[in-house]
Amino acid sequence: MSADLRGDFFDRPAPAVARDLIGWNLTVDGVGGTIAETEAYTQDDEASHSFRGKRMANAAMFGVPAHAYVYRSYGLHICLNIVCANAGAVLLRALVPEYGQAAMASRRGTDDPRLLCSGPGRLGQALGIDLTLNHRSLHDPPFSLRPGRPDAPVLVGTRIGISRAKDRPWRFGLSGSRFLSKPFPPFKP
DNA sequence: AGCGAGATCGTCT
DNA sequence: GACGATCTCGCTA
Repeated sequence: MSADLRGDFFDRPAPAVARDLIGWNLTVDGVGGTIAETEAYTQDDEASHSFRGKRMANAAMFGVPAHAYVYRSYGLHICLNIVCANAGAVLLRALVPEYGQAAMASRRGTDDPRLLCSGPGRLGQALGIDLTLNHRSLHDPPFSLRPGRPDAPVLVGTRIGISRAKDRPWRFGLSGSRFLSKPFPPFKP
């Protein structure tokens, strides 16, 4: 895949990128695995950090697509996003732990594979994400981001842990994976 | 299994 | 002064 095609992939609305990112492979300094769960946030989205405009902490969301937006959640957890078009971003919520499991276990303080990087805060800790990675390109070290199977079956649901715009179906998951942060409820009519 | 509280801090009201 | 794109632990059942 050429460099300009990779750039175009992230220069699209966040929901489309979040959907297509399922099954891709992400590592930070060689630690990571297959992306199993994502959520999309857009600028005209009350739940998005970019909704109220550009601030010091969220400036990365208004920057270059395919770069990292890293923020501190609830004062203690570190969460990793990938910037998309129009001040949107994809929150990485869960990985299949495949590479550097010993490093993940050490950082997380547990050997249970389900507790290594299932959940945005756990993922950030397992991969050693910190605020110095904010604004860094996902195409450059320490990151490595590569496409996975294009036909990976994808679950769709509403986003988790937010109080506004709860109805938007912008949560995506790798179908059948046991590494989702929470199950995808069956669609209710 | 499910609920409730505490940790912890920058941003906003 | 309150509130999060969260996680963990302790309690109840």
